[in-house]
Amino acid sequence: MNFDPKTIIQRLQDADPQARGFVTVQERVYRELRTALVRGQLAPGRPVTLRGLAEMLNVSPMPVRDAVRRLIAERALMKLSNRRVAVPTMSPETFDEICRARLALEPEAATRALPGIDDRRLALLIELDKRCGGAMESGNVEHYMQTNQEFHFTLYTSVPQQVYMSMIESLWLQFGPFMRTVVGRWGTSRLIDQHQKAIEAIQSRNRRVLKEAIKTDILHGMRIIGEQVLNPHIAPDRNHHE
Amino acid sequence: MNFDPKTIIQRLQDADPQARGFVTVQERVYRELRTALVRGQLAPGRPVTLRGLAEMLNVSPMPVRDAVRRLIAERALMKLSNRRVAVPTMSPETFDEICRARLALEPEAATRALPGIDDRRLALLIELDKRCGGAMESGNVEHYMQTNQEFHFTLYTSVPQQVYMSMIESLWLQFGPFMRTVVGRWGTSRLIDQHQKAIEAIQSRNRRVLKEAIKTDILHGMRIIGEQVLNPHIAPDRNHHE
DNA sequence: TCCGGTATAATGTGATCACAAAATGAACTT
DNA sequence: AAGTTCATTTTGTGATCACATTATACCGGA
Repeated sequence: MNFDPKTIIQRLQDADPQARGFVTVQERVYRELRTALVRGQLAPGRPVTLRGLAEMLNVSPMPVRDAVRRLIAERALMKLSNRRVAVPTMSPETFDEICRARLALEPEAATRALPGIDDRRLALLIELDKRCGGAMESGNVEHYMQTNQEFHFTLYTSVPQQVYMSMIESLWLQFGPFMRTVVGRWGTSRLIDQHQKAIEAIQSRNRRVLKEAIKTDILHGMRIIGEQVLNPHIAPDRNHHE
Repeated sequence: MNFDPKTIIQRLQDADPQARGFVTVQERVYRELRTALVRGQLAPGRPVTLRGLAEMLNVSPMPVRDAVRRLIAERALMKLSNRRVAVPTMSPETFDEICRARLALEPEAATRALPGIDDRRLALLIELDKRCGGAMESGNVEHYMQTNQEFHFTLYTSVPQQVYMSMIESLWLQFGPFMRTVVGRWGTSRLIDQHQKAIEAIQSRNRRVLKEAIKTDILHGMRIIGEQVLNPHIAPDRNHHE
């Protein structure tokens, strides 16, 4: 055992990676870009430059390069004709694909996670649903989107399933930039809280009902985004750089 | 102007992008690593170093770094505890996840592709099936695996669907390294050619039958790999580096 | 005013270097 | 002889530079 002061501190930091912030710079950059994308802070079609992002985030271009490449691999950013990188634009076909992929993966992921949901996790889900419902009532779209994501991801990760989660995260990243188009055109009245149904299914350990609840929840949520994204007279102007 | 011999060679290669086959070095490295992984030329658990790969492929560590990061994002390589990179090992849980994910995505991808299959594509599929059948009869596992992949990917890409394809490619990359464990323990007798059934379904434009054919084809194919991978007394020793 | 060509600037890619962390192996202690 | 400590080597990460390619701005001629 090494009792170097430095080593001890290192050990403490390793014990709680969150406390240190992030392990590497590129990881920090990756997460910052990621959240910026999900929150719609980067407009679709907008060109992205390594040096520009580096300056914006006060880091050297190198970690940005790594983070951007990773996001490209996850389809959260797209490479244009030659070399240039941009925030992806959405087409009706792609949106349809994402919806179908979510429907194919997430209900399955939910039922797979069912055995891993203990009382503590269930309480957390109920809490998140309550917050999500509050956001719906108050019409706070951004808050709704965030708590909705937390609800889904908390549910799916009740059991470790890395293969599913990496694909699902990629899908959420892909439609993330378009959630902000929903702001201001928000009909809460049409939204029926499917989370409640999901929670009841969890409590009664009913896989079939859980699957159905997640399925309809996805359909409802995506319809809100899809209506905005896919109507040409509403959608924001797309800068087709290719 | 730099007259390093290495730089000059690089310049000559850059002069004719077509001859080199790929636009960038990292793309070439990426594909080489990718095929090496799929063909099981890199043993699971084996540690992978940037400088080592760079020397092996006669390139600088830089493009290797990019390619490796991309493969990590696609779950074709894994990052160990601290920094180090390795070929992933397979656990029964992960294998189960991959199977289920394939079953969730690929039958759907097939039926989505159905309207895009014209006569030319159908002829190609029939040709690939014939080759695949030949490989089965002759017991050539590697050839079977390759033509089987070509058949599936040709089918799915009959219609452009990038979202699905990137996820499916990632899945194939993940179980690719374990296909070679099948060699030598190959019971062709149990394999019934589901491709034939799929082709008939395509000809009659029957989505339900096509879905079912792909589903059973996946189940059969994965069972062959799974039996080898998941039986501890048969599976190769795993170097759990973490 | 509009178009086409040229010069300038900006960008991604690849190479090389510096450095801290980790792995490896040798020497040493018990 | 087995475990521990220390020195050396190796590795990933980040920074900086060179360069070819692409984009942008400018300008002259119709």
